[in-house]
Amino acid sequence: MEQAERVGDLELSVGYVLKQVHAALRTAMDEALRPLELTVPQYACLELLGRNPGLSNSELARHAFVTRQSMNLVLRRLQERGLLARPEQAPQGRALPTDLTREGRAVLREASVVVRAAEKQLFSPLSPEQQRRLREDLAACLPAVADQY
Amino acid sequence: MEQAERVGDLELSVGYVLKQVHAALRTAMDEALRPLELTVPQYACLELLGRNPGLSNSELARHAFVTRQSMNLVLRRLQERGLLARPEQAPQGRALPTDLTREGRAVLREASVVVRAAEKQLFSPLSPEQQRRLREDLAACLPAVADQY
DNA sequence: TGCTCCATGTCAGCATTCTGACATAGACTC
DNA sequence: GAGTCTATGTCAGAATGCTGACATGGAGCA
Repeated sequence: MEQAERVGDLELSVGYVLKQVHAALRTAMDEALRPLELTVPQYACLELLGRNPGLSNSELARHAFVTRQSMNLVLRRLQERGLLARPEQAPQGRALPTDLTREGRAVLREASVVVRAAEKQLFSPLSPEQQRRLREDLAACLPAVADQY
Repeated sequence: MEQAERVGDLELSVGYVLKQVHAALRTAMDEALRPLELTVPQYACLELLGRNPGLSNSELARHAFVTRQSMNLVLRRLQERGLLARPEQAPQGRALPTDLTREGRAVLREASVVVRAAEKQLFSPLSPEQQRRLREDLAACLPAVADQY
């Protein structure tokens, strides 16, 4: 059984384990958000806007680690659902400042709760100190972010 | 600048940073594999088969952390490219044991080199000890895997 | 003023990913 | 033998992700 489920020494690779944990987190979030009919990318978008009203499509994409093309479609769907609003004309330049609607904020409140619970559970085997260290180690791999601390 | 690029206290969330590092790793792998006209999922598949010949579609999916439906399409594409082969009939039950072709093994050899380099670079800010610890902390969040160590 | 550059938004096409669904092989039980 | 259960492979549809491409606003420079 264990032999059949092992994939050689891949488990010794940080990248492989990272992918595995990420997939687990993603799955947990998917399941938590499903009752709200929200996908993870949609939730991420709402969360970012909840914290930073007025972000543009491109800014949202950068903070969600996807391309602006991908984010454009996510925004469109959310806008159709009335969870966020964008002006038809850019107030300056080309950027369209995006804001949550009242309904969007309400949905975000619920989503945040379940997502935090899912995240908390996934990392629960680690002590608060271990979690902090894990976060720091991960952040250290990101030069741009590391410079901000 | 720093203010405009911050997204509140999201950077304090392990989940957020995990997603960020994962995205960075994914991007680095994408770029490394592009000259070989391989996508990350395709590479993952080749790597798994290189280490464990004869895995079925479902087994590959499990080890790649995707659904068997997703893996089916990846396998189909790779098979069309002649990089792997599957019997038309299942020798027993329904599982189709999959194997790399000679060309598949050749492509995998090249791919492995560039992927390892990309991975090594991403985690290079961490010492070997830190990398080991990072891997262990991440693995600890996966109950099933943790039990195997 | 015209040109260049950068950033933005959007469209298009392909790959991947998921869920839902269906069919089938084989083991097990009555 | 029939029914149940589990695992497998595959199809279908929607969402997301990427790259490539195009159009546009605005800043900067000669």
